[in-house]
Amino acid sequence: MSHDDLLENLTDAQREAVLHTEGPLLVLAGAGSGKTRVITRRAVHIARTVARPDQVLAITFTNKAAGEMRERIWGLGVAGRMWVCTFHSLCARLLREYAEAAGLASNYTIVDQADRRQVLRDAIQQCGLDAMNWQPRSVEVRISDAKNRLIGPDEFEAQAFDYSTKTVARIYHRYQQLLCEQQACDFDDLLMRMAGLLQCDESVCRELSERFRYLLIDEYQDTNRAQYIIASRLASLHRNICATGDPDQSIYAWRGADLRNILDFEADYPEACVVRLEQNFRSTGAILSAASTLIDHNTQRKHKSLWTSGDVGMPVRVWSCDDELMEAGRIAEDIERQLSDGAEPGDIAIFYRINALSRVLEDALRTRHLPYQIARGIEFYGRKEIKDVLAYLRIIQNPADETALFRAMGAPSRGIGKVTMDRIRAERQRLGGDFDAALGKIRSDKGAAARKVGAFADLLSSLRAVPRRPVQAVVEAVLRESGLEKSLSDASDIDNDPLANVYELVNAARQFDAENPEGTLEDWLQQISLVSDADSLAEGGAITLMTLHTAKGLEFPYVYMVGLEDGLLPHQRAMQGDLLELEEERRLCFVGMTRAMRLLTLSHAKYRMVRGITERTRASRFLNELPQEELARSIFESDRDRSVAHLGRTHDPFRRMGGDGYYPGQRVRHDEYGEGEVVGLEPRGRSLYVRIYFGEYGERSFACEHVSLYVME
DNA sequence: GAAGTTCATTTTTTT
DNA sequence: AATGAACTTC
Repeated sequence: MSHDDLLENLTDAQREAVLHTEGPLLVLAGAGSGKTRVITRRAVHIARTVARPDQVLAITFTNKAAGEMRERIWGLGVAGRMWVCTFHSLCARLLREYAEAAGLASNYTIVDQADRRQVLRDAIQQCGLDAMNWQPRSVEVRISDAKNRLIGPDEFEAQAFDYSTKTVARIYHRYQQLLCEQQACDFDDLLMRMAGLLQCDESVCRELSERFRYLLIDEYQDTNRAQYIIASRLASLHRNICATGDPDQSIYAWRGADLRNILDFEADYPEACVVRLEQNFRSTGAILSAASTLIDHNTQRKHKSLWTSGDVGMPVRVWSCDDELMEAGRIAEDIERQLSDGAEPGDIAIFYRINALSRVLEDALRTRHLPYQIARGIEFYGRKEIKDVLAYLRIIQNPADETALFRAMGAPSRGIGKVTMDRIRAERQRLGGDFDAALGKIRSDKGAAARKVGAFADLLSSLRAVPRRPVQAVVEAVLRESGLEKSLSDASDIDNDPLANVYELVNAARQFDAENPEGTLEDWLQQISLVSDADSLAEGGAITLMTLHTAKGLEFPYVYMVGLEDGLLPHQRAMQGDLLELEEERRLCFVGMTRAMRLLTLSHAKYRMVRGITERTRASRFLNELPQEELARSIFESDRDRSVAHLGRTHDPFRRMGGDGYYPGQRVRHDEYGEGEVVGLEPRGRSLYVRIYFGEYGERSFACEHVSLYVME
């Protein structure tokens, strides 16, 4: 492609951004304004004219975005290797390279959310605190929050004045110590340690800011304090930093993103050039108008208008359904219609606020044999059998990884229990260092436990002897020699097939080997510990289901958004919070709407079952903030049969009694167990249960809120 | 030490 | 509704 071709089909503003090379640049890019095209071409332009590709660092929000950008750049003829990654993968990589300066072992483990929660539990317990009073979940948020603001345990403690904060400081200290002992970092540590390194180590900072002469950072409105420091330190020498983003699409304040980073860019870099992209090339006029009207309701906002020269197109549809089943059904039917009118499955997406809403939609699509994919890469790696295999790989790589060691020891179970594990832990504590010495010590004891530990230690050394690449061979060796493969094949049945999942992992390893001829086990483990939901999405071929957060940065001709109800979107939690939280929900809604190119459908249900309880809902306030006269509203009501069935399930006053409607001795009939007699009512957790004696089935209890019983005369 | 059972909780969004 | 943790029993 010639130089002129790089500038083809660009507006003046876009062209200005592409051609700007020296000095700071801020691109304020509205939704659908061709931002990706601009930053890709700009990167290529730089690589062609002023720098080697490996002197350019582009930071994207997800690995998938990074991969696509890398591909496009490559497609535009840049041969060398440009750095394209996420903040987390950049830090993970640099921390290995500069492990010593960062005070880490270069083979450190990255712990995922579940592991982190467990370590935190241990920390709370070791501080002599009760997990009931010190909920891991909330402590986790406070620690994470501190880390995002670059506040380490010491500083946190220094700033703690009330009892609660002081206690969290103790837990924070302990938690960091536990991570440190096993040479582990959580996600926040990656950022915090890298930022700390760049701040405190002049020579590292100089070296890296020399290396990356040109810096591009996408989604700058969603950077937190740690990321901001990393970016500004890396840009400190050359000041060639290009930030792109859109304050209206800031949706990660809850994890520390600070809008000031983008709003103050011009103050940080007074010489900055600012380019505004406000022409939208993605959506129809109707979609754009609806989205703009909505976002105008945000008070904390610099006014900005998006415009399009395209057609008005079809009106935005707003659907009212009875319940979530009907909502899913209507959407599935409508999708069938669009498909028969020529749409491709890959053109269609369904968004929801919370993952829990996906199930009904999946069912509706599956029963109609419509191909769909769901953005949940994380879930795969969260499966027990997958985590078991990964535990072996982690302990091979990092002999200090306690979580991995004990997990691997117990899967498949080899008769090593809690007592022995406690002894191993104590022994390691006594000897210091990693677990190899501790295992060696225990195996020299007498008795069955020592023999089992010895066998496990032998297994470990045999696995460590396997070359670290190709990765596929390592995974296969683990499966074979650990006995996992055998135990899983025994455990597999019709609707749960862990072995198949494990083979899927082998497959992923093979793919990694093919794509990374030099890649080692360490590299692979790092890569998969940083996968995000969006990364698993394939291009085309299937209808795509995902959360609104995951949808950021994507576009689809047909978009359905479900659950536009107060409490869901805006989420309950945000409605209880301050105005800023509510406005973030509005931006989230805006982000979802602006993903749509041709046809946007928003729906809500009058009743919705969440966590086993059906509740009456209220349509989202955001629906009232749309330009009513431009919408196409439909109200779907069930036919008589459906209505009866529906009422029968939850709302018929004769069938759905409150807890006090049942009394001991009462005769009732249950759909599955037949006739029975109420034994009693009992509160359990937050709900009331009714216990019923069914004769041959014995006693059963059900949540009053959910069970449907016929009261006999 | 392991397997099965009961009980309790779920409070969003994600790297 | 569904999952995981604690408890009990073998």
